[in-house]
Amino acid sequence: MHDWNVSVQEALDLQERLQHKVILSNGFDPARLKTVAGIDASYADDQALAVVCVLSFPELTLLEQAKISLPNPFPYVPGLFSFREGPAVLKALETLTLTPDLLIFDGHGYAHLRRFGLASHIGVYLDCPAIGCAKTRLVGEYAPPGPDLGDFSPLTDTTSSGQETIGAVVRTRPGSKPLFVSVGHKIDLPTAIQIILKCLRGHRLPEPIRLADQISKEKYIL
DNA sequence: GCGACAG
DNA sequence: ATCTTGTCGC
Repeated sequence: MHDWNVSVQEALDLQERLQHKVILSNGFDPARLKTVAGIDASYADDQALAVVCVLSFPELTLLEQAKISLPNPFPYVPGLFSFREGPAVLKALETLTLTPDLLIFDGHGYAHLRRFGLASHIGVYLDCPAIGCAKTRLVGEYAPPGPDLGDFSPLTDTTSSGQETIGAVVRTRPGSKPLFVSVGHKIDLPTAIQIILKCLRGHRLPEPIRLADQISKEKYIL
């Protein structure tokens, strides 16, 4: 679709050109969701290590996992995260036997400076439904969500045309910091929130992400 | 000019 | 993300 070995300026141009391809409505039937994939990565010695965990839904049983590394990742630049993590993630997804119905990323989707975070970029690139799940804020303002599991408040951002809801700040676990959920691609925000809540197993992070996060930190490639 | 800034 | 000891708060 496009080259990933780009300069900072080229990366910015790509985001500007592709951001309009993001679809914020459901491109699938939530009732027929059978498999979800949690995606995360770690970095060490100039190597990016991407991990993909495919789980059944709503049972959340691990069905398959992919773990692959790639050298010389793009540097970390706030707003251009997909160019750092994207290449390794795509390579890991290629080795998958199963084709997950939905991708869940450790990072933002629509809640991005140019509305094109990691989840949106990969979602559009593969034309697959995707959700962004970040542990901290990149852009936008919000009021702390209620204290109970499932409570959430809107994440808004000011644009030339006024205020816009770009995501939701969700209480995924009482007493813990909230999670920043945003649309990646082919899904609407309410549905994304519902699915994330159904992926919780008593932790702050949804099970697919928690698993991928854990495995990516176990520096060992099979 | 001075902060803020996914992982 | 990664590097890292003790320590403040619930």
